Amino acid sequence: MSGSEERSADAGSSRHGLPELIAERRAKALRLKQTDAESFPYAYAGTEPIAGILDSYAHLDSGEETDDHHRVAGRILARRGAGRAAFLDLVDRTAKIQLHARVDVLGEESFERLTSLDVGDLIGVDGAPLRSRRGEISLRVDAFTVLAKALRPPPDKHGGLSDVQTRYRRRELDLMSDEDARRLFADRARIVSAVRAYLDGEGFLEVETPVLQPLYGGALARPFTTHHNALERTLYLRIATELYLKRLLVGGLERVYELGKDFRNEGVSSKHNPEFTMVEFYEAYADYNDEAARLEELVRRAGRAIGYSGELDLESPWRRVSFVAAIAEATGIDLSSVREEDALRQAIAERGLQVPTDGASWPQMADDLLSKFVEPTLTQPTFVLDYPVELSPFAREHRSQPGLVERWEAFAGGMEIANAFSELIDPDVQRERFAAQQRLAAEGEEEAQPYDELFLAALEQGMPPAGGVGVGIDRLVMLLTGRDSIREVVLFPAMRD
RNA sequence: GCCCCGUUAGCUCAUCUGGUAGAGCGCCGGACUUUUAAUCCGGUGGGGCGGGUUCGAGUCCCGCACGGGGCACCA
Repeated sequence: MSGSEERSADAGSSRHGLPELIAERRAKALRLKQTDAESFPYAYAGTEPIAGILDSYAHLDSGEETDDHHRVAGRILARRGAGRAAFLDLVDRTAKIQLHARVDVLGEESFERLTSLDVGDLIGVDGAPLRSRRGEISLRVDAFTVLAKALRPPPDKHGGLSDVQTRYRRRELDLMSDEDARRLFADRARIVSAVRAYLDGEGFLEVETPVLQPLYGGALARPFTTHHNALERTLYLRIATELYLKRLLVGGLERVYELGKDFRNEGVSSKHNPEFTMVEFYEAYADYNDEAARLEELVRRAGRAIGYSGELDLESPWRRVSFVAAIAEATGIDLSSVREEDALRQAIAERGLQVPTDGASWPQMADDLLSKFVEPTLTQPTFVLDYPVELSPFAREHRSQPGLVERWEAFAGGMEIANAFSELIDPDVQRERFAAQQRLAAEGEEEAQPYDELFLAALEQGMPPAGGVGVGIDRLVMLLTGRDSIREVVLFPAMRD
């Protein structure tokens, strides 16, 4: 990217284009190095957050000054000259404060050095709090140190950046020019922290399992493939953590979770990034009903952590609807009485529903009906329960309804945010499910689940009955912060080169 | 992979039918000791890339790149 900028720089013959701006700023930096030995230090100790100063001096009356001493550091956002005095806005990670520079305080030389700084430069300031005649808490600059020079101009000081391409590719510019962007990623951190705090508090052990896996598994998705040179073997970036975490239950850890990146080699969209953050948690002696209660509590706490006040009702028990009933409601098709592939194909055709039926299997069509006609309508948090077995190779058969498994997916804001099972623990049934997946793979299904003998061996050691959940963190953040694109909540989303 | 839309100055945006491309902010110089989108005076900067049509292309046509939205795929 910088390459093309350099090229256009060479071609340009302008006197005040970007290359000239950079050259001017570079010359200023050089001048500072030569004339001010204190500039560009390796560290700058003793600073305090700007927000704290604003709070502490909120009581000052307009025009009231102090002789207190405070040290802050940050980036210059704006500069307003007034001859023998000047005002600068300084921003740190907590807040913005106005600096009041006066030649009678700083002396000619120092004042000149300060006012010749550029918007975007980083400085440290020793100053005395005051409230200006116009009523703004400010800092009288008694001394300052130039900490770093910005060679490139910052985004527009009022409008900021609105070009989404630049915002995603150069997130640092987005962050430095937009307080909301900074707040969003602080909120994301609080949500992740709340998730961990909840699980830690319930006795779950945070673990780390392999990202590079000899066999991928635990979800139906295409993997990224890579190669280990010394081992001379193919490895896959994980698509899920499920199988390793269940082996830990066999080992007796009983309650475990992992929060980290999964990778799926599939399309990019406003709800899909090729690498995304997932938390999976598993607990022995629990079923999918117990896990539904856990998810409700987890989301409730995440919402509280950022003071959520949107449209979603996070406090009451969420709505629960069965897979079959949800589809019947939305399409009028009762899957429990349309069990045959041809019959379902005909029912879809009769109602003129736009889902592909040519060569599609019963479970594929059923899944399509859910994602096309049900999922987009699920705005308030909702559990859809009890899926066809063919869609869920790791879920345990339903205790009372043949052909179904004990699985739910949680939806909110029209998208899936979590998926859970009463875990399949019977090694022989699991082996049959793998065999069924193998048959699908033989028919050309690219997302079929490969056999995992080590996982089967673990189940043969005896796995306790258990419930497990996977929650998409990025989507949870979208939901709680009201963003409609995953790229907004991922710092550096996947983009073309 | 397919369809639609977009790409003009460092940033945000204009530019009717093809006829020398404008503004605000920024930047450079000057004035100003309480400004806060500071103000005032002067100056400065540009058509994504590659072809084509035309006397003449930011504008019309073709291709490419990147982005946005939708579809397909997918959680």
